[in-house]
Amino acid sequence: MPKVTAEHKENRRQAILDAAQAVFVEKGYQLATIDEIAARGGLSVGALYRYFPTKSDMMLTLLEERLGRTPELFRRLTMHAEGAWQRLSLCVDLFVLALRVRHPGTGRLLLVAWGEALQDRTARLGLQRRFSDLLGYMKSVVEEGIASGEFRPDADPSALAALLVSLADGVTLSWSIATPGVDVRRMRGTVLGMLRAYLVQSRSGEE
Amino acid sequence: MPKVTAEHKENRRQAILDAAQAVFVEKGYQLATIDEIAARGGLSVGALYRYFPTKSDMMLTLLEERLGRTPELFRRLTMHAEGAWQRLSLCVDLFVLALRVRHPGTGRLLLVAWGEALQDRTARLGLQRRFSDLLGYMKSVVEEGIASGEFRPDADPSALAALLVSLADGVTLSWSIATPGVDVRRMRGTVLGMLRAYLVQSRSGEE
DNA sequence: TGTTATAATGAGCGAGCGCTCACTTTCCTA
DNA sequence: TAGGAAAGTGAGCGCTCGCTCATTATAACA
Repeated sequence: MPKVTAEHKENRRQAILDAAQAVFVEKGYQLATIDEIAARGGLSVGALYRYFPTKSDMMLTLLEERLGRTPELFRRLTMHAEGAWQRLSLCVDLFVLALRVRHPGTGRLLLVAWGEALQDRTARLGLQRRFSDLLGYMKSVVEEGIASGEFRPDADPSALAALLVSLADGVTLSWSIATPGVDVRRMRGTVLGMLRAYLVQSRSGEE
Repeated sequence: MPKVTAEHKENRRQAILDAAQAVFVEKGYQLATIDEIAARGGLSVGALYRYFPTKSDMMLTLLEERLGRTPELFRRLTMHAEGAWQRLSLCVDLFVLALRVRHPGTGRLLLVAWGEALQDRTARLGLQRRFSDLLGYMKSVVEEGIASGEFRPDADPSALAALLVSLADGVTLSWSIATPGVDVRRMRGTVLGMLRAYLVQSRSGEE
């Protein structure tokens, strides 16, 4: 097939990324073989190298295109919430939904990426950026709540944001390993209860 | 050296485990080579195999002996606390201390173990057990607080415990990757504030 | 339909790694 | 101090895997 449409090339690229993600998630980065990725992507090893220069590059692309866009996604999907508290609880719900329904394989990909980040500087920078972006967003939500008087004024937006993002990562982790005894729905209730108790200023005599 | 003391053998064994941990933490499990572990342990490849049958076995031993004992350690070190709240906050402080001072390399080892758990069933079981044990302990602390009237009676011990353990794992993770903008000490303050606000029954007119 | 540029193929190269085993060294015992 | 048992050595075997490249197949165009 010579001189093929740009659409065809993009489809192939995505098919390769799908295959790579599947194999990475199943075997981990190091044990994933190019042969298997090629086979699952429906093309030969040689053809695969017309799309990605190295195996490492496939991982980094996945990190950028499928993990790195989380912060932007959260920002967009919580845009229309009214008030900081609604936005904050929507974040929690979006996370739970993503974990349980929308992107169940992404958690494992994240874990694989973390493992590689110990060696691969670029992967580490990518994950740090993802973390920082998420942190920045959560921080802005808390700051908004403080400014509007919804939240207690002495809350530490930076620490609270780091806490929430770390919690999300930790839950993703135990979820990936399928640890028994973790009921995400009940955890949702508890975390919202804690946030409300700590953060929300009760205008006297409500609720 | 023939017929050598049991102490000598144990020293060697620990030296090998130290070396293995160092190399695993530095390179990750798959990229860590037996040659390097042997070199750092101060013996030859052949000798190393008199102590551990496989590379995988070194990892599993580390998981069992250096990661799996965390629950027991927490249980012991918080034994003398008076009351559930004191015990709970002591747990938080112990975690922060361990992360920052006592065992800074252990976090990375945990991350490596997690990555391997995706493939290695035994490693997965080991980590699940560790998680379950930690969960069980935290759960018992919360239950103690509810029973004594210190904590709000409608708290969900299981969900709260899962939340705290997941949070600890998440913080360990971001700490391992050295994510900037994470101030563990300020996070400690915030998490204690949240727990107190949510959990502790304010006997009317105290504090 | 003949031409051409490009996509696709897959056997094989070269390097690396876990593990073995024939051999050497060292300490304990009698 | 001679003998033996156990500790230690390290070159190399067998295998895997990322990546290449000479070759083939194919879609667009004249």
